[in-house]
Amino acid sequence: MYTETAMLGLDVPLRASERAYRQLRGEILNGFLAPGAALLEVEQAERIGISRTPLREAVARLIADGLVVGRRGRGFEVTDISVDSISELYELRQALEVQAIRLAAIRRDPTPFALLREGFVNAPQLLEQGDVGVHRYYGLIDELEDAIDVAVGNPFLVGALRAVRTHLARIRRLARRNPLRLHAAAAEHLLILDAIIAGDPSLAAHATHIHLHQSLQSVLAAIDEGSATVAN
Amino acid sequence: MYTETAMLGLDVPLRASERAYRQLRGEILNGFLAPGAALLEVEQAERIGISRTPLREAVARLIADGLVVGRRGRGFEVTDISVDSISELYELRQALEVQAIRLAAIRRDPTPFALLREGFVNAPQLLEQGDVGVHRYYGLIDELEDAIDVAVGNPFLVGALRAVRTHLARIRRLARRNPLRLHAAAAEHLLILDAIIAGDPSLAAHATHIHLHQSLQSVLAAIDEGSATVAN
DNA sequence: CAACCACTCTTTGTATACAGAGGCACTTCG
DNA sequence: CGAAGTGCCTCTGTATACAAAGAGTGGTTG
Repeated sequence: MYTETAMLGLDVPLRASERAYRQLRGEILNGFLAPGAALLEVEQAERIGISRTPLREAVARLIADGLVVGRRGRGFEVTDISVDSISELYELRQALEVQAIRLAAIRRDPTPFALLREGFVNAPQLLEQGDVGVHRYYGLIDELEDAIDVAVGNPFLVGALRAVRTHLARIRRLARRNPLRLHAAAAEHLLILDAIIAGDPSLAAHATHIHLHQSLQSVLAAIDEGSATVAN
Repeated sequence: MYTETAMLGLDVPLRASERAYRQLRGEILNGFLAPGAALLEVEQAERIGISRTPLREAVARLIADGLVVGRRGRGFEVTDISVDSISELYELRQALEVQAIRLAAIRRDPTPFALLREGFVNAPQLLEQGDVGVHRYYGLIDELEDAIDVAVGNPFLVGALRAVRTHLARIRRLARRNPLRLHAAAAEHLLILDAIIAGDPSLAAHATHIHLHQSLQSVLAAIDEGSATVAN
């Protein structure tokens, strides 16, 4: 019930291609490798400290993830994020999350969600505690997502959802959320949680629909007003 | 507006890894490589006539597609299809197609759909013409899917949809549809088409929901009754 | 002065050689 | 006779060497 050796501190027995994949993926997600950045094979292979063969395997996986695109003759580059692509991603996200939440509300074991509910009830206080509080709030969201994935129990659906979340992580970076939105989002999550616990798929689906609508509006607004700042 | 050299008869200037990917993918989809079949690198590389390096790249893509899984220490094997996984795939399919159809109904240029409608009106006669007719009917469905993809205009959503269709192709192989179902399906497609042309996203979504429900029931029934035959 | 052609350099695509890990069978001991 | 340990062998994982293709640049010619 554990993935690789993730539970332990052991990262030594990891394949080189796996290390390269995780490192590059992380660097793309946290913005170290910015959209449009060129990836030269030899350059990246030397930087990571491996040869070109496992690096190519890592890049191939990144292409499959949609984080990297191959340029015709001139290597690869990190995919960029347009405002259009954000709206498009949310169209996919909505379809997947509404379905996932609906199924979770039907199939869930209520216990983990009841536990999570406690956390979201206390979210407003958490969000008053500065960056650490916000960080712990995001931790709650991760737990909620994991609980939903377990409740859904559908590898295809969960896999598609994880792919969407990968892209969302990049978007969050360029749209710092404001405190008001975080409080509102916490309330929305609480409603979703209640619907899941109550076993009400219809309510859960509608609440998710609303939540994602608000989320997208917030992200687009944040990018719009901060575009000059983000442009750096 | 053409992909690679697909339009021409030229397959010479294709990369070895690309050739290997297409060949293996095709062989998995058409059943030549059955679920559970082991893929040995040297063996497959020799068979296709390339070295191990591009073959590994091809296998990596197949793993990303979910058509192949890596066994801990002993190579790779073709993923198998359980009845459970079919229902799970349909849960994902429903979420994606309902969303896609809804958006298509909103954004469509009516012209190509009106053209397709002619084809589906004549579908019943087509289905009386034996295998060639059935084959042409499937061609119509492909055209419909392409038209929807264009109308949706969302790379994320369309990409997810294409991934689902890949797995569906394998499922169709082990569930020969009966003529009655094909006639009913054609009628359902006609309703969806009318809703798209009318620009009625709600009707289109509901019609798609029903269509997929019936489709899944038909597939599960076909597998149930034919299990002894399929087992061969 | 501009346009076209050729050459070179960079970078990817492919093959092969080598090393390490895991499994299976055989043998040996209890 | 059964079980456990050891050794071999196969297969993957990685590195490196080589080939080919594309792009950019410079020169030459009209």
